[in-house]
Amino acid sequence: MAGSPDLSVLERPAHEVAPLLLGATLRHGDVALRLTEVEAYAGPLDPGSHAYRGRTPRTEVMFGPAGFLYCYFVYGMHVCANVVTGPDGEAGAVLLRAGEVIDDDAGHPASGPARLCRTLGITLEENGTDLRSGPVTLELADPVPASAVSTGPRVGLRAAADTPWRFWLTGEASVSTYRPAAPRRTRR
DNA sequence: ACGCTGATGCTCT
DNA sequence: GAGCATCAGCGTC
Repeated sequence: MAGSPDLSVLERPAHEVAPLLLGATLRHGDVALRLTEVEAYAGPLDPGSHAYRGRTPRTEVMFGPAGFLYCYFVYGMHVCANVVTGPDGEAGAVLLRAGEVIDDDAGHPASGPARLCRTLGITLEENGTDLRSGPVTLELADPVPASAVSTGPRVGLRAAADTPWRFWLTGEASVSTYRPAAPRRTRR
């Protein structure tokens, strides 16, 4: 039966896939969480995307087929994870920004993409792995009504700050408050 | 309550 | 060598 879940819906553009991931379940080992906040990143035409500068060793996974995990290192100490979207050969990904741990009485929040990865134990070793077979798996949920989804600009970008490709479940405690791009540290 | 800053290392130029 | 899809801690109001 559900040996290999159908993730073909991920083959659509990232900004269409993103809201469909809200409410989905992401598992790694014994930890599972329900996604509450995501952001869409497109290909070389999106100035906010890692793929903006074209295909590089790091972004290789983003250009591959949908349904794989794209992990990257940022700010020296953090890992963030994306779900690759779009057809093979076109870059696209949805950044997983926040979730709520399930099978946990406290409903422990995992707020922020780096904290989400730390909660699930996702590292660079999981980069490029298949979300159908694991070790990290994605189980889609029934689409949530559009009225339950809020949108806004993506967090922490210096470019394309006007593109409202951040999606979250309205009122979720695990969703972080919006933070514009960090002003570049004044050099001296 | 909110805003600014440093820490830390991988990635691309 | 510069920049970064971040976070936590400290300062100020």
